[in-house]
Amino acid sequence: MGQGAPTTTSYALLGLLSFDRDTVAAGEPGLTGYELKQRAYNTLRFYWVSPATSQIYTELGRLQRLGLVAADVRAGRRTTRRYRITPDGTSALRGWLTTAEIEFPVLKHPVALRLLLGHLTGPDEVSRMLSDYVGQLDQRRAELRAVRASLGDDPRMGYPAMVADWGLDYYRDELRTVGRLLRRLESAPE
Amino acid sequence: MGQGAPTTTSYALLGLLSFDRDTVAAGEPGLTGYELKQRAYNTLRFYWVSPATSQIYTELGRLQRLGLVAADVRAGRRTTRRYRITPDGTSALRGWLTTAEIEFPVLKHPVALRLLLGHLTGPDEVSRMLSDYVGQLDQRRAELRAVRASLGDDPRMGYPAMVADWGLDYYRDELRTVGRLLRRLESAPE
DNA sequence: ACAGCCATGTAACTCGTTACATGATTAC
DNA sequence: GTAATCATGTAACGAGTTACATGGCTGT
Repeated sequence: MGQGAPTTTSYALLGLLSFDRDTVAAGEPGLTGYELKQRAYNTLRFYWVSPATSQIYTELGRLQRLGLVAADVRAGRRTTRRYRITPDGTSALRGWLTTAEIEFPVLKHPVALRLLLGHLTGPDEVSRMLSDYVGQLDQRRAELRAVRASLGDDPRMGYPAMVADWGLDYYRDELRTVGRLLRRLESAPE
Repeated sequence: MGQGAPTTTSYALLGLLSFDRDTVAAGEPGLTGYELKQRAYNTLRFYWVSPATSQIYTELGRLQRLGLVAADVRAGRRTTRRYRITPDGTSALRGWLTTAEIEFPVLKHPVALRLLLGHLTGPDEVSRMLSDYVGQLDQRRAELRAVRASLGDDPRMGYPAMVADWGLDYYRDELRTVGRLLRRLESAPE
């Protein structure tokens, strides 16, 4: 990895850097890999992926080689690098957004997979599993609520807020659907 | 691949073979790799993955080496193999279902990712993209409806039917949410 | 002094994909 | 006869992960 063309994840990370275009232009420094990792954790995690730390650094290296990001290197006892998107990076990102094909979302849902195989475990085990899932969903939703709250109504964060609200709707609907499934399992003449 | 321990996808495929336990015990042959691929396309695709054909054969080879499936080899001009789950395979699958940790679902949502970066393209482009997505969602839903209909109310297919209904609810809710987002974009004082 | 966070990177490995290669059988 | 579908497999590659390695800075 790190060779060749950017992937969707590369563009996703580049996109996270694009939110600092203005503040960086006004003289503020960019983000360290560490900080970018945290931003990815707070946003991308809910509807894309949360790349491993090591991958963040690899991707930043690739984007830099391609001229899509630039780094402020601060040599000290320990060298730290702050990355910002370049004008080339912004155009590349815009080009990708407008021309690349948009794939249909992919869901990897271990809970649904286990429900499919319910005939091997029986309704009690399945109910237990779904109840566990409800607990996890509640927690996830609380995490996303906190993220959403941190965005406030800052108009510059309008799109991120929409995405967060989308996610919150999704978790609410999923909880509702799982609740229906649990009731259906109870009343099933198994 | 094909070495070492089964992955979640291995168990998913093994699980698909588990639906034929009874008919196979009654003397019917198992499934070819080709047929298993189709079954995966009709079920797993909607909430797990649709493995490449080449991977199906690789996984079957691994499961066989592990003794979790057995093959009826029919040598002819062309050798064909029909696979069925073994008793060991059934216990391994049950063991996995009851003891392996259940991960939280992962969503890879390119549409949400693009919405996040709407500040780079503007509300018109974002609306166009979301409308495209609505069309794709409609189509996907129609495909899953057909799968659901093919399950009928056969009690042996009760769990697969629940999973399909779950998916249909998800598509319905997603369409609703995207509709709301489209209206929000229209009325936004961007 | 010690914990916890900030910060960076390499190496080995796994999962899964695409590309390639082959050929039989069935329906028109 | 020819197109579509049935059927099987290998090789090369890519994207991302975990494990490993290192060390500074900050608060208690």
